[in-house]
This record gives sequence, structure tokens and C-alpha cells, in this order.
Amino acid sequence: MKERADVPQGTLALMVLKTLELMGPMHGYGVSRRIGQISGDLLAVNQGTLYPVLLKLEQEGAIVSDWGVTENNRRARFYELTRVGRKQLEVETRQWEQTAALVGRFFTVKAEDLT
Amino acid sequence: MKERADVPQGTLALMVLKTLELMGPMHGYGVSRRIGQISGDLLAVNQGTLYPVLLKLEQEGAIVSDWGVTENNRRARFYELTRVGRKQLEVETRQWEQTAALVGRFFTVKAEDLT
DNA sequence: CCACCTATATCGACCATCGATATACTGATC
DNA sequence: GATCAGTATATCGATGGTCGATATAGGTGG
Repeated sequence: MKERADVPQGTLALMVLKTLELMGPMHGYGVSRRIGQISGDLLAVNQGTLYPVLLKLEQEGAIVSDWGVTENNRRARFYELTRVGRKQLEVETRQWEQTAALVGRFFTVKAEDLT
Repeated sequence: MKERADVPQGTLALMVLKTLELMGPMHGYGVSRRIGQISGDLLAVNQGTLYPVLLKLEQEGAIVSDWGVTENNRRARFYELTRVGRKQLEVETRQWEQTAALVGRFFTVKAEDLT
């Protein structure tokens, strides 16, 4: 029973958008499985987090949804990236990279570099 | 008037611990300036965030503090890493690296890699 | 003496995420 | 044909980290 970590703060919307970009239109449950899979089963998305995020992204206009039927013949809501969503994905990607670079700087900086 | 970004969620404790490791014992105000400096003046630490974090770290035993006088002859509380704090720094560093690797995977993965 | 910088501190608010809980339908197993 | 596991959506209260505003006080330089 391996324990899977929580999603790091502030990265879930980014991962959802990226997953939709990668895979095309998907339903929420599928997105959460994909995220688990891409992470090498290292993280699990809480359902109580996922659906509010999808709702919020839709309200922002980043994604649109409509009801459909899965390959398993189950009713599900399919989400698709909009042009706004692609733009937002770009922005959030850049922000993440800056954040990562910033934190990384703390690991490489030496005391002598600082006055 | 350049605007500085907020500290990314979940990274402040790590940056505080790392700064104390780098610089040795420091007071809170100094820590916040260092963080700003190391980030290339790209981020600013909110005082209303910093002191609660220091308090929490002290309660966890990661740091200890005592009152002293700065080189400017001002009263200040100096914080120092404990052995527990060094351990915690190691753990949080590893966690951050894993997080960064995980998020990074979303940018390199291709649809064909996924079944 | 006044303005600015240093320095610590608290408070309410906000927002992302968690954990628990509920519902319903499908396919497989006994 | 009953039961169970897996699929799928959804809501709710709680938690935790950070923000923004606010308060206090002492030292330094103009």
C-alpha cells in the first residue's frame, strides 16, 4: 500500500490544463487518472479538489464542457481547452518555470556570493 | 516602482531554513531581506507571513531564538538552525526536488508515451 | 525634530486543497 | 438476481499557508 503524495499547492490547475492539452477532451475522472499516471503514481488528485477546479476553470473560460458518453458507456462531462485556456496554460507554465528557477537558486547560491 | 511577486505557496519555510543554513544565525528582518536578495529582488516576503512562520518553526524545534543586538545597535531576535532544523531542511529539500521533477514531467511527456 | 529605515508582532480575510460523504450507473462474479 | 468493485460527478466543512492592514518602538541622518 504505497502512499501517494498530495498535489503541490498551486500546480493543480496547471496540470489539469496541461493534461487536456496533451490528451484532448476528457472527463474529470480521466484527467485525475492521467495526472496520477504521468506522475508515475506518485500523486493522487483529491476528487473534492478536482471538481471545484474544473468548475473554476470553466467559469474563467479556460475550458468548456458538455455531457457525453465514455467508451465504457458511462455518462460523463467532457472538458475541452479553449483558446483562453491555451493562453492561460502558457502563462502558468512560464510562472511555474520562474518559480522553479527561483527556488533552485537557493540551492546553488553560496554565502560568498552575498554581500 | 518594480513589483515583486509573492512567495510561492509552500516554499517559504524551506527558504527560511536554507537562508539560516547559508548565513548562520540571523534575525527575521535580515532573513526576509536575504530572501529578497537571493531571488534577485524578484520576490518579497510579507512580514505578516514571516513571523508566524518563524514562530511555527521554533515550536517545531527547527530553530531556536534569543534576543540580541544587531550591528546597527538595534534590538532583534536572532534565530539559529537546530539539528532538527537541518534534518527538516534536508527532508523539505528532497520533497521540493521531487515536486519540481514531477511538474517538469508534465512538460516533457508526450501523448504517445501514455497508454 | 521629523522622516525614514530597522525590527517585531498580531489580526482578519482569502483561497487552494483535504477528507468525508453522497449519489448513481455499469460490468463482473457468485 | 444479488452483491460488489470500479466509474463518474458533486458538495461540504475544515485546514493551512499566505496576504494586507495595522500597530509599536527605537536609531540615524537631514
